[in-house]
Amino acid sequence: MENSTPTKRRGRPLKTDGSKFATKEKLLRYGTVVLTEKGLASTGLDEILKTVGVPKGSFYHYFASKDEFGLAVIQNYGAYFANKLDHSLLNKERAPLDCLADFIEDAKDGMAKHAFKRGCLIGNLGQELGALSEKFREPLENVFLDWQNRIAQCLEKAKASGHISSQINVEEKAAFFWIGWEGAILRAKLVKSSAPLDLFAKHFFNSLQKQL
Amino acid sequence: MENSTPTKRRGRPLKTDGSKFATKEKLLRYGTVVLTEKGLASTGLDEILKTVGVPKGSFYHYFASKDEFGLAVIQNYGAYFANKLDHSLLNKERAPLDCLADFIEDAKDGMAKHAFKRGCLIGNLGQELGALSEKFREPLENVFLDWQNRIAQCLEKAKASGHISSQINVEEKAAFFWIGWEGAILRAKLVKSSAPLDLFAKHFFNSLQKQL
DNA sequence: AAATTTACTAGACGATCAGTCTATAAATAA
DNA sequence: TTATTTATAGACTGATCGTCTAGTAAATTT
Repeated sequence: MENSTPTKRRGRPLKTDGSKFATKEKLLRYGTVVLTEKGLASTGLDEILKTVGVPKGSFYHYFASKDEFGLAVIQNYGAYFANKLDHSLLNKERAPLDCLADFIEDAKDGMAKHAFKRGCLIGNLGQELGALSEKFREPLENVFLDWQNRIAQCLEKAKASGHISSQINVEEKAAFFWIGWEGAILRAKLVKSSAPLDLFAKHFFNSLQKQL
Repeated sequence: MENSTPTKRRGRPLKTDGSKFATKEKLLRYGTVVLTEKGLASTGLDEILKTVGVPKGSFYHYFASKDEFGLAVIQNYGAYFANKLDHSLLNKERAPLDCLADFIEDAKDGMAKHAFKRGCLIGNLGQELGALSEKFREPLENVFLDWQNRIAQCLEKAKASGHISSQINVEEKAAFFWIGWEGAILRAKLVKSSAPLDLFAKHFFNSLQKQL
């Protein structure tokens, strides 16, 4: 029994290794989950590696450091979420404000599905800034600005179609939306309920109402 | 040279040791600072101990664990902040809504003074929940509910004095305030500016406006 | 088919983590 | 005076942290 527990094969994998996703993708994928739940600083590399079944050596082959990994996950999540936003917001069969309501419902369902343990990755890392490298600030804010633009465009359409007052500054309202929405997510995690999300949404829509 | 660097005295300190604050108080004090900046999970005990100049033995004499320390800091901060809230909110020389505006100015100044590196301890730990023990959930939410009540009482006075519409549900508005305010703090840390705080405050006050 | 490059892996490394333990000594109670 | 309590000092433990080095082997180039 010179080889009772054979160690894994070393070296470059075969071209036809059957694994559906590449190692890097798997890392990014689970990285998104764990950063959405726990953030970066308090998540150990070993945990990620063990879960995904990737050795440390491979990790440092793909990413220069844990920070670089975090930055890559941010990019990845920012794009994924922008897509998700567009899916609701650019729906041509719905009125602009209904599109926004759809997104909110979607986000609520998502949080409920994960028992309110997962929040917003960008919000999480934003809160963590104090423990993180300064390198994170800009990418994080850029993601917010991108999302903000998408909401602003939705509101602009609502304005054009007369669903909201022409007086409304849509850029400002979009900024207000993300400020409050992130706060609502934080609180929803705390109370394990979508009530804070509903409450903020209600007040947000209210603030769009035409002033008589 | 049998004692080139004499180690510190052991044993219980003399009654007249001149130190202004007790060890436990010093730990709580700096704990508040560091948890407001970086959160609990990513702060090492050794860092706290070194900064405050307290040995491990003393720490574990006063606190059963790091978690218990965190819980104690929460209590401490919750009470300190409730006091700060009251200072603005219960000012009898100001109208209720002006009292709220005073608190907001106060909070803005506080964040600016610390270069937007310190946020809200309760919000920070709330965001960290995913990495923290379940024991933190209830105390954290209770602090929010306490603060919420104080805002609600302020709004109730504004209602009674006719500054805001009698239609307004003050409990709900108070909940809305803390949801959004915490989001604004998070964003203010990210952009190192009080703009998010101003923006939220503006929209909040707007939402209190009497509907014509 | 030999040499080189690319893709990847195993595990050692020192630092730091929360927490424990024994020793020490002042303050207080008996 | 003696016993007990309160508080401090810091070495130590075992686990876990992020990082790095040396190596293996398939793929590609020559």
